[in-house]
Amino acid sequence: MKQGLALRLFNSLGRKLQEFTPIHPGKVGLYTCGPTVYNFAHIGNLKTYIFEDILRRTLEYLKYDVTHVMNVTDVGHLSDDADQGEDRMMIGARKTGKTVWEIADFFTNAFFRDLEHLHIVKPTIICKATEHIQDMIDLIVRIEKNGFTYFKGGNLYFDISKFPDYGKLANLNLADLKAGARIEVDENKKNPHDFVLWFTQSKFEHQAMLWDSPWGRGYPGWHIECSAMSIRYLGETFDIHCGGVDHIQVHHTNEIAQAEAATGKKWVNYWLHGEFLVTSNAKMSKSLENFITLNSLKERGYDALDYRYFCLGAHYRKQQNFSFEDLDAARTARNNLLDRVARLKKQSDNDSSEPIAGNALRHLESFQENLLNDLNMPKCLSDLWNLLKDEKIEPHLKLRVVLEMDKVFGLNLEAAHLEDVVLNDKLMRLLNERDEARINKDYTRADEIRVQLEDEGIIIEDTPDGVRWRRK
RNA sequence: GGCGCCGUACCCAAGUGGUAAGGGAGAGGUCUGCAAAACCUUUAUGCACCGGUUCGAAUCCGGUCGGCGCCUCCA
Repeated sequence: MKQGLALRLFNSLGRKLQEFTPIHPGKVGLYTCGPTVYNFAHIGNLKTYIFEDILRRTLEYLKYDVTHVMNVTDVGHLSDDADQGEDRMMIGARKTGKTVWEIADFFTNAFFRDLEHLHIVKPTIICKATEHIQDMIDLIVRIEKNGFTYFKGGNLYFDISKFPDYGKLANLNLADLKAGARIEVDENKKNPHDFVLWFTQSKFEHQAMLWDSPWGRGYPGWHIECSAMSIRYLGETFDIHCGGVDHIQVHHTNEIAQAEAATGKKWVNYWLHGEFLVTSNAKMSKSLENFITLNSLKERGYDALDYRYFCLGAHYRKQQNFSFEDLDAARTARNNLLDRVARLKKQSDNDSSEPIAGNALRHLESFQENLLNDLNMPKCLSDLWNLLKDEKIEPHLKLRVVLEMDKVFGLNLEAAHLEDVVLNDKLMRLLNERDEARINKDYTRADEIRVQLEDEGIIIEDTPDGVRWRRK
């Protein structure tokens, strides 16, 4: 790593680029909001996990020992404002005839399969909300003891008027909040932005998940799980918390209020938020049902990593437009990339341990600079391409730098290789026949065979070193 | 109403004061029997529009127009 480079990240708390300094030298506590498992993740959701993976890989590239915690929200949540609507898990269960637990399990598995296909490094700790109810209750007790709650209509509420810093992440102020509230207000709330810590009064029938608590049998409010589990695994103050931009105003704002009301300490130092994927100028969302899953991309013939490459093409803090045309461009680019790397492999003798210097070093350092500048992946990709196209660099050296960069890209370039397609006897005979035809200058016959082979999925290329073939 | 994001070539997309990265697509070329692949060259005197600041602005300030998100479960 180039001397004097420091990682700079855009902190949503304060809205500016800041140099990253961990609480404990050499170690990072990272919490990333995970999925609510009542449906498949869509590629918009996955964009955020890809961004977080780049962050995780970057931290590890910088030799930090990262403890990465991700929650799985397998408790049902309301589909609407506080006391209305239906539990999302219940809706899922009703549609499929499964229990809520089976639904949670099924979609949790599907989610982590997606992450695997996207080459997203698995979190150090994955924690399910339903397995941490006691942690949540304990935290709520502390919040209550510190005087931030009130109990009304069967539910325990967080009183935001008791927390002067409320809204600091989202640049909100309490006066505006009252004026701006347009949602039909829960009558029990003193302030429209108060939120429930623990429900005992639910208006759904057949609430499937219930636990005993000091406030009665019920279930936790949504926000409390992240506060409780992150504190459990990362301590009362930790380094980085990530999520999608949609979480800034409510979820993360409420998490901060709860956590800091309980501990009296600053909870998180750096907040990072990924912007949305949009399609023809509308966001992709589960409730709008305009969403595309990773599986459906595969059914259309794309590789999960095509989508990963696509996401790398835009900065994580900018909305990115999705279209199949652009995904095609990403796929072509990635295939070209794999091709180049595969050729490099063929050209390099793998015994090089000489130091990276000259142009190779220049490209690598540029990459590092762009990486540390708030994870500028588009620029990093540009460095990768400039490296690949630089003719002054020896193949083996080039390859080493490529693989070095790929520690962060996570495009699995290591696995790139020229495919050796073994032809069966019939095809081999055709190939030989074509060779003969060409020697005899019977090009009509030769071209005929080329078409024939293409129909079999084999592309023929005549090179100065003889004929070469590959799969279509 | 409040809080935010954005408008750069045919498409995607970097660039936050010093004269427009990269990818895809297109065009021309080298090579080839022809292709393919590869390689080379090429494609924005201009960054929504109008003012302003400055020696200098896509970049800063003000305004206009347009697109999007959050404020209700959501990445």
